[in-house]
Amino acid sequence: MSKLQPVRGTRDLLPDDSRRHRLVVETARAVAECYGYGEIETPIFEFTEVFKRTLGDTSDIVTKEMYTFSDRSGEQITLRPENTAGVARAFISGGLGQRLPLKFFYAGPMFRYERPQKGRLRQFHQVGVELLGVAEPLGDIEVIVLGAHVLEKLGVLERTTLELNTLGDRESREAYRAKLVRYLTARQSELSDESLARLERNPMRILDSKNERDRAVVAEAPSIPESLNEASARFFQEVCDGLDRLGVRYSLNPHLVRGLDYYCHAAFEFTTEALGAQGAVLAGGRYDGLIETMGGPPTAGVGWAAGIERLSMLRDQTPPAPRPIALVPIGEAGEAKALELAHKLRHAGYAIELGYRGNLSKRLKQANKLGAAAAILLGDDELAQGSATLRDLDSGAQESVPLDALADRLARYR
RNA sequence: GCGGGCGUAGCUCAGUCGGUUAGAGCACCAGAUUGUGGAUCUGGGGGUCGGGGGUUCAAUUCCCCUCGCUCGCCCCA
Repeated sequence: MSKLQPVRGTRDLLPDDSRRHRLVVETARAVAECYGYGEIETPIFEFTEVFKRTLGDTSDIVTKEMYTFSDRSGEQITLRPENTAGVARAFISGGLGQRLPLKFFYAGPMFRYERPQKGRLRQFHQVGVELLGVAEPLGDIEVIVLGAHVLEKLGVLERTTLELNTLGDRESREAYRAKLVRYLTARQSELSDESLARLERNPMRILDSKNERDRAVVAEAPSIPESLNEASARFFQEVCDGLDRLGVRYSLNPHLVRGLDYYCHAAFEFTTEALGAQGAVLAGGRYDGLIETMGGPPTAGVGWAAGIERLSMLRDQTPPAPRPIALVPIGEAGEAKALELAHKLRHAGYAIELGYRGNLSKRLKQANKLGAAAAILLGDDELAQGSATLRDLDSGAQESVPLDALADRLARYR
């Protein structure tokens, strides 16, 4: 690496990219607020333990994807690979259990040491929501509907499919898991090497393997829905009914799973064909066991996270840059006056571009490139009458405006 | 972490079956136009041909390594 380049899997967000990102974040935040979710910002790094405990020692994220280091006092620190653990930690350390239910929205960078690909970076960004303290199906419904609402506002809902499944409660889940392991063990000679490894540490994940051989085995495997106990089946039915009533379309996918142990009941994923291998755009589920696992009081939780880069890629237009007003001095006197005038107009809330250098022709040319909506010409002629020439750069129309009336006259360019 | 494809100007890409000063379009800068932008014309700047090593009289071109991008696996947002 001789040329100075960004670290693999990281990107600079130039203003155009930044606006695309911001639109995603602002849209999600605004929708979340309609449901009463307030923004939470947890630190970008936590003690490594926080993620080890929540994600489980066997997950890929923990075993090979974390950015972990020891700081100067020897603490083991990890750059957050996801935000749910941080929120749960904040819940516990802040003693927030008194005020349930709690509804949080978050946005920010996450870090995973993965092989970069389209829609997969080492520093990437997510928005997400967490609903704590609601054990009812209404919680699952609200969170899924909120996700669909965000996608709809972004204009990408019709480019995604909502895949839905349930893992059942703990009892159903454990029973199913045991049944599945028994079945797969009996047919392990037919499984891929990867799935063989998963059979040990994370058997449920074999259900969503892309490998053809695995799929053949999985097709005949016992399915989750038929292994649910009565309470779990009823719970899931209520979630489905709620979505039906609100017209949220979904397709049941009994092979959709979450790898982590604390997940239960609803598991869902909005996926798209448009992004190649990285099809999941917004995904989540219920994690009633999580906070307890971390040493907090038993607390229900449901939530999702969405990839900002992926959402941004699904949208095709870039939000336009704001159009400034160019202030164009002509001659020395104009130059001196322009500095003050720019100051005044900016304080009045206008985006003013001072051209810094060049003659009139140059500066207009530059104003044009910046997409300026109008230009204020300030030369000896204008100064003599205490006015400025206001030129509309779209129509070319010009008018003389007294300097003290300028701020008002510019209102239509705001 | 594994496998495939690709790295030539800021961008999109030609080109070299190994051979003198590596090209185009767009973008950029300047001039035509010292109080009027977008168009046009003229001129100009810009490349360690991703980096390192090897083969050769000679490498941007062939070989190896490496870095990066990309597609798939894996993982997931």
